[in-house]
Amino acid sequence: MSVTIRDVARVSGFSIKTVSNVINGHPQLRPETRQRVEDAIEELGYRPNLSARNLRSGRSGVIGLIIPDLTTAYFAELADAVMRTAAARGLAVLIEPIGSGRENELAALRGQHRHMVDGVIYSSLTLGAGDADLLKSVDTPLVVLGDTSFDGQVDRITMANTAGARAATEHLLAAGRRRVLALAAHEGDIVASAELRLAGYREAIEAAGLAFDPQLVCYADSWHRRGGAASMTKLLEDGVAFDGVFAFNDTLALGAMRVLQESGRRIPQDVAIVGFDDLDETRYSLPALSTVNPRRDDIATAAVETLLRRIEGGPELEAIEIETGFSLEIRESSGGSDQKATSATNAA
Amino acid sequence: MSVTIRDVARVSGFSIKTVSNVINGHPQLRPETRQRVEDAIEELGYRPNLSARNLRSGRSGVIGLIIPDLTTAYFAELADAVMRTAAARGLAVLIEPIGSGRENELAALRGQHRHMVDGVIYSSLTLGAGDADLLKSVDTPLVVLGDTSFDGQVDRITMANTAGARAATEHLLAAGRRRVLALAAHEGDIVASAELRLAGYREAIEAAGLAFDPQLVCYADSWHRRGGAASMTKLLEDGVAFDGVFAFNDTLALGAMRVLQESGRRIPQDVAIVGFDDLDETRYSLPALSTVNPRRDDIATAAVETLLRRIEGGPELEAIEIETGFSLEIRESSGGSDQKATSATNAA
DNA sequence: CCATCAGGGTACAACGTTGGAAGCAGTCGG
DNA sequence: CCGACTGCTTCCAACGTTGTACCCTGATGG
Repeated sequence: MSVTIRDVARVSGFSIKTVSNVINGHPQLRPETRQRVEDAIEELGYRPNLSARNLRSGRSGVIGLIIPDLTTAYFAELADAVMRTAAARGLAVLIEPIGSGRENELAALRGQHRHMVDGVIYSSLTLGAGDADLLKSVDTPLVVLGDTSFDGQVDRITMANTAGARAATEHLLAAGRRRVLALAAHEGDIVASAELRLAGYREAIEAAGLAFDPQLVCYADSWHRRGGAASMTKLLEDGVAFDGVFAFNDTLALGAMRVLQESGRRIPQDVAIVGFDDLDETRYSLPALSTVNPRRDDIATAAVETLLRRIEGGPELEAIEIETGFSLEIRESSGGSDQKATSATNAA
Repeated sequence: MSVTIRDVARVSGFSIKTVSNVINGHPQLRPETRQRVEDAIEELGYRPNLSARNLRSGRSGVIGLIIPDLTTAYFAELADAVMRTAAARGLAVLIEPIGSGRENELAALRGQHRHMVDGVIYSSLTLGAGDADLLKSVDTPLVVLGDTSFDGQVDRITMANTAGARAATEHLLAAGRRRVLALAAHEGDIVASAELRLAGYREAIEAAGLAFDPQLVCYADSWHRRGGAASMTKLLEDGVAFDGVFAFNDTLALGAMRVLQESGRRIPQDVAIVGFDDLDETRYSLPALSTVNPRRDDIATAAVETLLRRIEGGPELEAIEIETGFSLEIRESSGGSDQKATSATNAA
């Protein structure tokens, strides 16, 4: 067996409780005592047994992160940010990739690892306002990352979808583009972020005194490279004229960019393009993709801190919603050399 | 507090231990008793407290996965595979991304979460044979994923680097290519997989009766898109003639492919290209990239099972090394429509 | 009719930790 | 010189689970 607090007590010559007090930073301890205990801990290489501590305290120091999957760049980068934030607070992260689809998302709420985490950060795509009661019925502290509101009944972190989309579109308009595509809404608008980003796009168009042209709004069934490529292929076939593209996420943008280049169009000379998400990859594409940086680190920080607040505060605490800021990363695909234009908002 | 085994005992009318026996599937129980206990469990929605179980049994049901980072597609997909395998065995996975560099890798071995996992799967890039003693000194059960041997002293899962590379190169040769690039070795060969894949490439070249031409072996400092692009740019500038490329991994291949296309070369007509890793992305690139599929699921399964074996068996158990099989995924970039050619090896 | 036995159940201790209550010096005020 | 107080330290119990040892009941055999 490994070294326990009992061994530390024996070696240091103090009682078990005194050692425990040292570990937990209790105030009333003679410095000398503290020092001798710490020496013994050091000497033995003692580390508290988390299971026992957890059993006693009801805490595990582990939080869960529920995401659709890890192989999508967006979620991998989100997970990375959450893990770094959590690690800074001494928390470990248990990732649960649940696959896509509403059924899987619901099943995850009853997941088998729920009882070994202090709380859960839940990145959902398909849950909507109607599921607020369901989420409230889960007795694990919960923070949702997502763009659908739950009537303020559930802690939620959301990103600046509309403002970010508007800034991206305005940037294209400011560069003289007049026919900017919105790529790509969802049929039926089941995904909230699509709706919000489309709204931001429209705001920018109308604020510039241009007419909102439904022909420039295209659709894709998946927000992946493939969807972006397919949409763009169809647009070119249809002969729609445009000189700018605001893609609702980076992979759509990359897929579209690829098709545009295959068709002989130059980026940004013929078509300027801006994405959304600031995936690592966008820095390495040719040309480097301009994009809205949703500040994943801020999202992760807000999520972890809100979760900790909920864990401390219990279910009675009033739910909060936080919208994080964004910045616009102007790269080659929209004509920038590589400056950064920043515009941030923060609202509770 | 949540529902405990005590509540189940009270409701079902049996003792705590009897309930425990039902949960743990002890044989000597009247079916009726079993049924009534299970009914009570169902009724109360009881779930065993893992911390208590773990404290009692010394097991946590959690394994650690130490990888450089999650944002690299290869590791994200590896993590995904490990998590799926582990989930099928009722294990949760605690991912610890440690950044790159030898120092970080060493630090991870003494990581803070080590005491809350039953064992660790460790994907290392920089550890070498000289570190065998170091690895053995870690008292947590450990399985290494990597291409460097530790003299058979540490459990290790490795992939078919040489055979896979040879198959990829042979495929290009069989399609009539005569000047096939090897992209890209590491300067100084610090990374074992580079060395092994280069050996496989060379085997194929020589087995075909061709001369191994050092001019066709190029170098890159990073196995990322950027490195592939930079290498290819330099090759084109240098005017090196070639009609095929075996890239040591997929991101190198994608970076190189991009530069080739920008230069006006057609893939696969002018240059056929094969990668290594079978990243999800390779299916969506244009053209779809042929690649060596290292069977990540097999690697993950072997890793988890070897780890479980080590956890059960203790440190005395003799270390094993497993080399998983591979298959060659022939896609558009090397002229295939989308067939799959398979060739697998398995050795202990 | 009692000893034996087996199936099926129960009581108790222990895993390592921490909070609460209490103990125990030494110091200070009356 | 006694009692209260202060500043540490110690003992005890408890978190929820499971293994060990034991007990009970009814059936069986001598």
